[in-house]
Amino acid sequence: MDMRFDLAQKAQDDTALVMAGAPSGKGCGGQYCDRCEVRDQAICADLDEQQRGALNRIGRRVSLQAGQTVMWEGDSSTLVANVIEGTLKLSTSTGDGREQIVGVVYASDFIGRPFGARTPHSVTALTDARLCLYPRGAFDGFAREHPVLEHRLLQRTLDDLDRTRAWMLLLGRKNAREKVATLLLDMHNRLPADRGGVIELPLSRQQIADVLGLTIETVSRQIGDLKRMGLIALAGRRGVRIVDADRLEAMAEGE
Amino acid sequence: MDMRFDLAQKAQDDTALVMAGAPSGKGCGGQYCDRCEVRDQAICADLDEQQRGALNRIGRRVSLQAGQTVMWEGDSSTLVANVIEGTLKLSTSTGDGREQIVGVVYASDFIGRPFGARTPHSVTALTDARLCLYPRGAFDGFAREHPVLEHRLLQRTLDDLDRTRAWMLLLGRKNAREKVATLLLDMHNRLPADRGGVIELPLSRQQIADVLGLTIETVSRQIGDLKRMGLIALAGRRGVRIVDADRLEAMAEGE
DNA sequence: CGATTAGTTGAACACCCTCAACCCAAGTGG
DNA sequence: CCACTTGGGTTGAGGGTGTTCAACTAATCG
Repeated sequence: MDMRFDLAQKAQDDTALVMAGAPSGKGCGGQYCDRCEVRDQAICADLDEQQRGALNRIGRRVSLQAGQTVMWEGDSSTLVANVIEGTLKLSTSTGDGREQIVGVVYASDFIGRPFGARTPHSVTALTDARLCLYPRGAFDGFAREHPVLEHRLLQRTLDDLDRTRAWMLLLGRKNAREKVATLLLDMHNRLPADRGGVIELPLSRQQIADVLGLTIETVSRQIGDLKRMGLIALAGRRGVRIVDADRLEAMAEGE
Repeated sequence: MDMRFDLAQKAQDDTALVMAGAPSGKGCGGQYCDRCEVRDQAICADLDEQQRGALNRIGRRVSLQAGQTVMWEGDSSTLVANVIEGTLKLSTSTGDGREQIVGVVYASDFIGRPFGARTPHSVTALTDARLCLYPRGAFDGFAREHPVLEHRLLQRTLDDLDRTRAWMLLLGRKNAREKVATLLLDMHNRLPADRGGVIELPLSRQQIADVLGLTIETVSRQIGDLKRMGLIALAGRRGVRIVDADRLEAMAEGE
């Protein structure tokens, strides 16, 4: 079997989403939100105490293991969620199995398709992750009653759209060298580095290829070239340190 | 000079946007909206009489000629608009002039970047067009005060995001044949056909190439092939008739 | 330690790009 | 009316970038 599909093993059923700690909701008045790591960045940030309690009551926390898929492309949209911790990919495929990763989401991002019938892409955990999960109907209702939440969601969606369109330029018009350089810089900006300046990529080589519209071999060669040119240094399979950011930026723009 | 840039001649200044008919706004209480062709599809559809009047007061109607650019990538975002009539392209470019069309908008679509500092892509009229134009500050304020409008805008933005992500699969993973077939089917679904079943493409060959991440020659060859295979028929430069939709669909999916 | 999975490297090929010539339709002006 | 131009589109030949297929190496894990 093609290893590309390994990460996409179908979760047996919904109960495979493990509850983290005690069940939330049920009159606990936002106790999870109070100590939530992302409450000031996520879409719930502008809610007041009471509203957050109400939202909390319709949601629940779940833990995901790396590789687990939360939503499937084309399925009816029944869930939405905030990402509390971890990194996930959004992906679509052609009928014959070619995959394209259409987004990578991090802590405090929002996933799922509110106000729509179908989930347009699959959502799969790249690392272990924790979500704050809401059933669609309840979330949609809550959102419609709370314009501050909808406004935040709108802002986030507009930002997503901008970023997605910028990525189209990469997919349509950049060559392999430029694509890889752009991705490394993008990850560098989004992920925390250790004190040595090394970032841990949340993506395998195959997944990098699926983000960039390339093959794994091309990605491997380009990364090797960048290393040989002294623009980056590698630390194990997933570790990367940007050595010469300026020259890497130049690569990314094709100069 | 490279002909690719012809369509992007910079409008001399803002006053180049010609007012259509008498000036709107100024206490006319939504008279333009009353006879607006897109009022039931655009984001203002759910506003009541009075709200529409208020919105009308902050906007104005402008006419565009094919080729005119309304907004420039990277400029500070000062305008948003509804498209009343016509087709426009959204595009970004690399530093060295490679262009990618990141969206094509039609009547009743919304353009511009509300709630954000910069316009992430240029907007250029492909055909003559009419817009209902709002200054950013006033529009943002109105939207925040009218959740029904924001909700419509959110729905539209979510749809745009879905469509954009679907296009990423095309850009990253489809070959030239599949790309061209997909575009023709997409246009077929979005544009009105005459009684002979012929649709008038709003895009030149170069623009098709810029949507698909190809070169003009490749587009021309692929269209020629599809014609020779009897899947489509051509009528002049811009006219296309889908002869065998099923086989074209199969082409589009790579079967 | 072998077994397994992820990543690298090489050689040959294919697809699409590049560059160039050419065609065609629609002006324009003598 | 015809020669000439101009812009968009087509066609051809050749080459390069990235893919494909295969073998190999490096990490990880029992």
